[in-house]
Amino acid sequence: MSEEDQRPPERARRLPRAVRERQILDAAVQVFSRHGYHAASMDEISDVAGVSKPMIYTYLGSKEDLFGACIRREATRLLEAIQAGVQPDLPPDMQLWHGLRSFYRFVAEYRESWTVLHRQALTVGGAFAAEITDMRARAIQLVAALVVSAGTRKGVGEQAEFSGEGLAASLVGAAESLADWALDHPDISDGVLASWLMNLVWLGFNDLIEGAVWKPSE
Amino acid sequence: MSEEDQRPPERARRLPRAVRERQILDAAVQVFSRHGYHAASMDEISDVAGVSKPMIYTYLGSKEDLFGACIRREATRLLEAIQAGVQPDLPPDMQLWHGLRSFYRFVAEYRESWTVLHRQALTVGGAFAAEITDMRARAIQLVAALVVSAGTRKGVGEQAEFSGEGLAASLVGAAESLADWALDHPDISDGVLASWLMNLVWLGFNDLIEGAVWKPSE
Amino acid sequence: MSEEDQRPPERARRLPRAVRERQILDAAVQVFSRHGYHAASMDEISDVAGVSKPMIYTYLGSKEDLFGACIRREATRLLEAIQAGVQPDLPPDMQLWHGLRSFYRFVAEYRESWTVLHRQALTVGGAFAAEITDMRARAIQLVAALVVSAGTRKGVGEQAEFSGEGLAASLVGAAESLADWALDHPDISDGVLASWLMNLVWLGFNDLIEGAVWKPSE
Amino acid sequence: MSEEDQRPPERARRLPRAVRERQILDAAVQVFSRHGYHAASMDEISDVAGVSKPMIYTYLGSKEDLFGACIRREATRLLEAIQAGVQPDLPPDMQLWHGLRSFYRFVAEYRESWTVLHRQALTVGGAFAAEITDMRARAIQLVAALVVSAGTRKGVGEQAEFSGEGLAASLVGAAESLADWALDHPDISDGVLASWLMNLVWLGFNDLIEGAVWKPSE
DNA sequence: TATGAATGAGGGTTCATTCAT
DNA sequence: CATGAATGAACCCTCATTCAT
Repeated sequence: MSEEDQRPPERARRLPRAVRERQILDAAVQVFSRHGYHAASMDEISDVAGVSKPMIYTYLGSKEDLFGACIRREATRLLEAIQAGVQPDLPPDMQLWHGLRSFYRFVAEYRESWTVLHRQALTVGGAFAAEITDMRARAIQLVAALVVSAGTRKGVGEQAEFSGEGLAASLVGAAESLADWALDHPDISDGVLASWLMNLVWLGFNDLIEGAVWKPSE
Repeated sequence: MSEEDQRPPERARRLPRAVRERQILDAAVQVFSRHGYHAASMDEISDVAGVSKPMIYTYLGSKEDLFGACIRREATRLLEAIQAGVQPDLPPDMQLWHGLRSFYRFVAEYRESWTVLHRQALTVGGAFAAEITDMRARAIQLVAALVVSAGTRKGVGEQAEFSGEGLAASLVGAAESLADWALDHPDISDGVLASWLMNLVWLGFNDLIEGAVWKPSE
Repeated sequence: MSEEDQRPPERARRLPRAVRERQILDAAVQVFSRHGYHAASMDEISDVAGVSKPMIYTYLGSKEDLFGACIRREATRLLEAIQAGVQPDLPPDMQLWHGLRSFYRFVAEYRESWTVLHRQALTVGGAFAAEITDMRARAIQLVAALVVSAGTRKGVGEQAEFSGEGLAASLVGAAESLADWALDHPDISDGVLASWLMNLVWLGFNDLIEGAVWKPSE
Repeated sequence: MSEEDQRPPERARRLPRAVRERQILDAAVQVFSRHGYHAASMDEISDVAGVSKPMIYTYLGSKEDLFGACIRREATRLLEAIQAGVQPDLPPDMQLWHGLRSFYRFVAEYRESWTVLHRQALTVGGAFAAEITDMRARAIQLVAALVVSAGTRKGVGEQAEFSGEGLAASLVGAAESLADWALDHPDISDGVLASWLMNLVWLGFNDLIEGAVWKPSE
């Protein structure tokens, strides 16, 4: 309103396209994570982004396109965050632990990204579910390949007592579920969360009952 | 559908309220599981139920009420199915295994119930998420109380390396994730699924790598 | 507004479907004829029909469907009106004259029907243009088949100086164009309009210049 | 496009205003003829013209202004083309025939011009319809004045059997309709088309049935 | 001069919900 | 009891038009 604002912060005008796209994606992730795909409205996204609706359509396409762009950006961020935390020259358990720490750090820092990816992406159906499933598969392979491959030792392979694919799905589910739980307990650090999970999947209840405890070796 | 209809079943009239409600809930679960809460339409539900829309509103209330009724009925079914499978006089690992078997049997038999509970219930937000979370908590306590309590031995309690609540969340997540995976692999029996999960959470990767394998003892 | 209206005429409620469909089609023809397909809005149509928009979609489908229904209804009306006027046991020229009279009577009485059919139907493109073209073809065959077939006498067939199809297209165009002109001259009776056209297409300029004049022989 | 561009033709800059206006009008005629007034978008026009949208508004004004400019330019072209073909020192029928040939030659060569004028101009409503009607009137007077005036011989004037204005409207309609038909039959030459029409409007069905045929005398 | 960036306004369509019969 | 008929409200999307560079 006032004519003497040095820089009009109300709504910065005439920004380059890349900046606007980022603004829009940020807003979209926020709104999608709050309401889910169907309940989210383009109006709210445009409001949050500080941009008119036509800009969204011009830059990012339809609602579905926009959602896809969100999913892809956040998935890439997550994978990169995990990859950045893994150190290939450590023993398997420590690699797994570091990967998990990175994962929980990401979830804590980017709650909305995680919510969109984990909870909302599957509700759209069709192409997105497949995309997300793919990324889950890549995530598990990235983090747990070493463990699973170590587990399939000595020609045991797939059998009634053991299945790499099944264990992988279970491990990922456990990690995700703990991440959701951690969203309601922000005081638990990522290192502790990762340790808990290690005690479950590395030692197992049997060892825990016996009094054994897993700790990071370093 | 009923076995003794004498009169033309075009649209049975004057049915007792309880029967009508069951028809409607069955249809709602089916439709909600297919499309999710938001994408499901009351029109489709009334079509599938073979009942006019005003009846749904008269008997079950608003769309949200209807969804809540579905969730509660299916959750009760699930919990009862699991409870029916547990045998309290077995050792802890066998109790866990039997509980898991019951769970996977239920998921295989009532896919739609499981889908509604696991995937669709969380996308509505607000009251339902809490309700579902509650039921998850009760489920984990039901199945894993023995294990967790056994794990919290010797006054260790909650600490960095160990947390009953956190482990419980992880275990439930693992079981659920494997259930989802099993939906795409209907040839895997519930006993095998339960065994896989036992090998993960009872023995842990460390023992698996060492060559140990968990098997049902009975 | 007043509470004592014997019959509420503001918006009759709870009418049977067939009645509503007619109301809607009437309104749609009126609005489409005024603004054309693209400039017409479903809002205005629903206002004119005294019906909410969802009713239109429930009963007649999309805007394009609605337009199609208008076109088909009006075209049927027009064809029936013309057919009703033709008397097969008259000589060819009198048959043509009677058909033309019916045509001009219809156009005068149902201006909007004619406008929709003639001017607006071609602007939608695709399927409708073909449909309209078909109806034009049937109309010309209905009215002028006798004349054209009489014209293609003595094995002349299609050649440089003469073509049944081309003449038909020209005749229809002449009749249509005169109909448009007549819309702005409502004082000219259908009999006169038909006579003018007969003098053009039956006698031709050459005879007219020579002083010949065509008159209905009755 | 221009034959002597030295510099890269990506998007020629600093062109004189007249050239730009021609580019824009060419594009507009093309797009309007394809989609009609309402369905045509300024975006597509600017794309086809290779010019940014603000230029269009600067040079030609609003969409309606632009359409008006198209209509006027193309109508002028058409009238000039017909005028160029008429030779005032021939007998009336030959004058008419030559005028028609010019008309059909123009339609064949400038399909888009013809489409815009004939089909799309009337759908906008209001001022344009009047403008187009005016031009039609001038066209008919230009081509058929001789005939009509010859027809209104011997003080007969306007009467039930005969009307200069009505015949003119009919003749123009016949010529236009045949032009539309010819768009789908490009193998028919303009001379043949003109002859067909002459056989209809000069001789009439009566003479045709009698075996008479009109041929260009020259 | 020429344009990328930006939007107000409106259109088609659907859906949860409720009367009136 | 049971339902066909009806709608307010909202949502996704597009387009003519203009500003600021």
